[in-house]
Amino acid sequence: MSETETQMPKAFDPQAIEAGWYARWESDGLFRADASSPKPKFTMCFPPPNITGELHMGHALQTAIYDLLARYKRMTGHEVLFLPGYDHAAIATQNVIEKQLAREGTTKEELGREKFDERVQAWYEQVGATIINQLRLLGASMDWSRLRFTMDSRYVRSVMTAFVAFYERGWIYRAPRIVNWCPRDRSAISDLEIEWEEHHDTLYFIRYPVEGGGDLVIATVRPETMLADTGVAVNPTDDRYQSLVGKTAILPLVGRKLPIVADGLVEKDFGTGALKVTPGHDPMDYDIGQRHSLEIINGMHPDGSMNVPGLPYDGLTGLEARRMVVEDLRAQGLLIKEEPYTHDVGHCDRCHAVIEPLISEQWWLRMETLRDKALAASSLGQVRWHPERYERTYLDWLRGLRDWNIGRQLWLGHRVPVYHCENGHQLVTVEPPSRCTECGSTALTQDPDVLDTWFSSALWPFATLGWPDDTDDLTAFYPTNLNATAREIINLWVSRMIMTGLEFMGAVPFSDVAIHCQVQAADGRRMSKSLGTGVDPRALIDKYGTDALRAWAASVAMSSQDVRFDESRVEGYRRFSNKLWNATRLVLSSPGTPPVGKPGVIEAGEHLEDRWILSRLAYASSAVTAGIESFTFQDSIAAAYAFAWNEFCDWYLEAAKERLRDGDAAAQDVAYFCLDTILRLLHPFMPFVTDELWSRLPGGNDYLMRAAWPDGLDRFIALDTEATFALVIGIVEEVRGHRQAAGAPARGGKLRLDHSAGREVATIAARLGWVELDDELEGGIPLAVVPGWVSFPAGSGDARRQAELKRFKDDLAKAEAKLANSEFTSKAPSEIVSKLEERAAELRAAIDRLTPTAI
RNA sequence: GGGCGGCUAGCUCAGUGGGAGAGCGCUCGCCUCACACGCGAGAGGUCAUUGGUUCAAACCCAAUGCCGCCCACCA
Repeated sequence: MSETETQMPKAFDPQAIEAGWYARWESDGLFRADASSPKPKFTMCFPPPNITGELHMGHALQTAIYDLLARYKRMTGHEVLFLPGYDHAAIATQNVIEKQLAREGTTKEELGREKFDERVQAWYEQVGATIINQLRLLGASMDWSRLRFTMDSRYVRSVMTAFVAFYERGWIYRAPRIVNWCPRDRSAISDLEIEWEEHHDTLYFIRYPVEGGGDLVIATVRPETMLADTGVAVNPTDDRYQSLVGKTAILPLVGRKLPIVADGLVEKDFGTGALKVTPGHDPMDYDIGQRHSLEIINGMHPDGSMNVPGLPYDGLTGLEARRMVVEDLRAQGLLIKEEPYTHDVGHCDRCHAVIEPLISEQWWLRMETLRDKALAASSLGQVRWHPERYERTYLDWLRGLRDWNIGRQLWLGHRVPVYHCENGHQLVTVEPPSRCTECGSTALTQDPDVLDTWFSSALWPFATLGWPDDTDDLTAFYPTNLNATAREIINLWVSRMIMTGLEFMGAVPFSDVAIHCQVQAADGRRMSKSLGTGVDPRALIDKYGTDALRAWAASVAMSSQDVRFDESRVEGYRRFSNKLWNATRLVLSSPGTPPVGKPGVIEAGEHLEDRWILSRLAYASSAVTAGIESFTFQDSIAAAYAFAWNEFCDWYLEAAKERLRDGDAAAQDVAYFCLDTILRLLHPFMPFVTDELWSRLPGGNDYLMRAAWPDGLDRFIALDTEATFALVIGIVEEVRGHRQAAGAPARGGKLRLDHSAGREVATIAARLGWVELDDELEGGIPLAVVPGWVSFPAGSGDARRQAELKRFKDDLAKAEAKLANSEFTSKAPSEIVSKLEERAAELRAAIDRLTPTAI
């Protein structure tokens, strides 16, 4: 036993090595990108994690994907920039702080703006540090010297520059429109920030009298909004109401006169076919109101309470007002009926309050040019999507794109760089102006609105590299190569980066978009903290190590379907780490001077198992590479795992064990070469254990991240050798099977093989099957794969042979039936037919060997 | 309402036209001097349903049924 091997504990302990490796990688500058490097560049700007401070499965998946590519690209000779950062996440952070304040029994208003800002700063510092530590824990090889935060002064300047640039193009304007209003945040939010939830409400049928006699009945789930009604609409083709169009209805409880108009948006089949029109509080009503010049009444305050001066409902909450309105209508006999009604209601995705559509003056960004450039880039194939089908999701959304409400009425975020002087002039500038350029006034006030967080996120791939300055980083690293993310933010984020990248940089921000799966809880529900279904990746890392978590993540991330979390699969990769560890121990225990790493000059040599494993290694290597290149990482993991465990450990090391024990140089060559190569292939997926083991191999190894990716192994491919070794496997498995079925002891017994099997096959098979070769053996249980017989000193029965025979006969019957079918033989490709013929012949031979008369 | 994805072994998932796979779990035998986080041998599946295309279908087409997601201004 060599010294090196005795230094290695029997079991692998991830905790013992991971932190040390990360610190070494970082302090030796392995993550640092050099903008002046002559190597081809590979750039990824990591999506700013949401600043809630909680690491979740999404981060683990995303980080695994990004980091495996970073490491792979370094190994294939690229200068890699993997840029980290985090995001101010205005509305989310404001909500977190407000909740903290609520727990302390206070509010941001009581605290005041300045103190609130201090709280926010403290939060950012604390959470920013947490996020960074978590990314380190995951082994992310990020260039920390380039860490970016969306509230850094440089980044803020990028945001302001973009705003001004859009403004100068004439694309930013301010206008009143109907928006999604969150009454709790007291801010507008975008369509994409709404979560729809099913509500069980009541549909109320209300009679509206018509001037000059008669009436009509409308149906609504929100009777309180009738207080702001300014019209009634029916479908122009609805015979029931033809005579009423042009007349005037009288709004109950209020007495307002409501023009009755005809509009195609009204569904004849819904309710009564008559629609109360509330242009101030419903997007569809707003459209109808615009077409028919109906008055717009804002019936709600920013906190969602009723704004109906002079009416008894003024100041009530929406629900209170609804109850009272319904009571009053009932008292007046105007409530015709009530029906249970199920529909979807929008909630704020951050604070969960029910969204109120209302009219509000907001900042808007025109999207036409941005959208058209993105569509053009797409038709030129400048962005590749993985899986491809998500490109359609993106294009469908783009085509239906409307102007973007970029303003938010929050305390937190990038302030809109619009300033007004006391004389009413408006200035839009990147740097805050000291005086009005029109009149020289120094009495300037800044617009109170902040920007949608996604406005700044949209600039991420170039703002992080220094834009608008013409920096070395921007020149060297833009456009970047990848964005990997969850599909829920394709429209919120990915699409907007593509649009701004094309507009400001003239090129798409990344060449590839990878959409990874969502990890569900084991029972299929969403993983969520509030449901208690979340799984903390840190707990998994504690139990199984980062490598296991990452390997699992890579194995599921790009599978087409969302995946239910299955802890046993993570555990499986920890066992795999342990297997690699022990395989290394075995190889290192081989005595003598081991060959100093000389990948590329190794030769296959005379031994069957050596030639076989090198051929399999060549296959595994190309499979791993192909999986990474095609964003099907699950294929890479599967190929590496199967090779390392089921071929290298289970067969090669078992076959070559004695030679290794004897210090056989050829066996050492091959074993070290395979080990070296598989550690390289696995490094992107399992960086810690691979570097740990690789560093223990002879040859004064540096770091795997700086080692070359395996290539040029095709010369080892030897299909005839693989076929021969398949005989070894077949014989050994039959011997073991018979031993077990006969209840024979674990070792011992005799094996006679026909000379056609070959001496080397016989020797290896006998050793692995724990039997002795005996050319004189008489009788015994016949083998199927080759002419041969095995017998054991104790135990009896040939149940396995019987079962095998039956299986072969069934298979042969099927094959013969097929071959007897002239449709098949005439129409199927000839190679299929001859393959089946060969198989039938093999089955016949095997059946012959197993049949008693042949013994 | 529109679109997308899924339905394969007890569980979680691979498998895109010619002999049904993996991991975990289960049964049985093994502490064989790398590994019990292990080794070996097994059991277990009318590949959701129905119809179609084809010499041949888990795989292609159509419909249906569940499950999930995205998009959408029917109150």
